[in-house]
Amino acid sequence: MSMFITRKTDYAIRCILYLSKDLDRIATVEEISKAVHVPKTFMAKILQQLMKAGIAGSVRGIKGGFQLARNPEDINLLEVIEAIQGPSAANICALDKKACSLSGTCAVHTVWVELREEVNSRLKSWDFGKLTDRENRLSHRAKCDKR
Amino acid sequence: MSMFITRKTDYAIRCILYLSKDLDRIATVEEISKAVHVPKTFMAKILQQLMKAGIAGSVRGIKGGFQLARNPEDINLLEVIEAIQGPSAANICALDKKACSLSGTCAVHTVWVELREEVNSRLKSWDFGKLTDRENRLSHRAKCDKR
DNA sequence: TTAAAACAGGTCTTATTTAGTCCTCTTTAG
DNA sequence: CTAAAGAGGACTAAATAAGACCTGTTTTAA
Repeated sequence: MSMFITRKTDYAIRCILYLSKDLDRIATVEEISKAVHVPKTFMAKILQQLMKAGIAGSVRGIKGGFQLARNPEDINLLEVIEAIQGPSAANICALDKKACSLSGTCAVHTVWVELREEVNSRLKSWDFGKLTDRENRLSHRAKCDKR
Repeated sequence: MSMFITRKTDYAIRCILYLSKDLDRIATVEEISKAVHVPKTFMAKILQQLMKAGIAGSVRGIKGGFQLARNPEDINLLEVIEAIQGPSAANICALDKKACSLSGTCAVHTVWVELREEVNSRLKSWDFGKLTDRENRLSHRAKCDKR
């Protein structure tokens, strides 16, 4: 039903969130995929895309695996989305510029542009430092509720 | 590439924009589809969806056609999107609540909720009165530029 | 009263995108 | 030199989007 965030992107986010928990550790695809409940081969593909975007780094060979290539605070939601779904994921309008401006004067297009700008700046403001903090607070609260 | 707005929704918006130009006129599917460059049978489907949502009204039989069921000012972008893509189009998160909260404490989910609220309120604020005005201003400017 | 022009709406097909799988290759610690 | 890891291309399957088709009903006007 045409969502903004695909499953793949969601997996990528969970993966980064997982890697944020221990920055020194080198985690294998197997480990990550189990932790975030994602098929191993699919997770591998996602990690490769994150590498190309300079978000994750890898160590090859036995004892190899993945790590974040930067600090969680320096990775934001917008770039993760773009790394996985492509840069045009931020384009809200379905059509390319030619088709959109076929009437010459597309009033709606300007609305999409404004909206995209707002959404992008909000996504950019969420880095994985903040997200991890928030997650920790939430899980702490959940624990307290249980008792 | 997973856009927020599908082609179908874009067609619907153009269609409403067209119908906003002359509220007394009853336009046939043929006329509308030519005006907005959309296959006739597809346009017909879209108009039926707009009818179910109470946005468009139809007159059957020869001399029949479509009209807006309300004033352009009383139709906003959000409801058009939801009429065509379904109510969950506004859901930015790809997963349903169960899957999303599988970890119990999904920090990202709350971000999506906030974002969705912002986007929805902005979309709601754009009615077709405003959009038509904006289009008119744009086309007037384009004309002046030509001279 | 009937033919033609229009909408109503269900089913079907096709194209595109998303979500994965599979297989072969390379790297590297022990 | 071998086993355990990643690299990466090719492939397949499922879901969604986009559109075509066909049969029916309504309505006006000759």
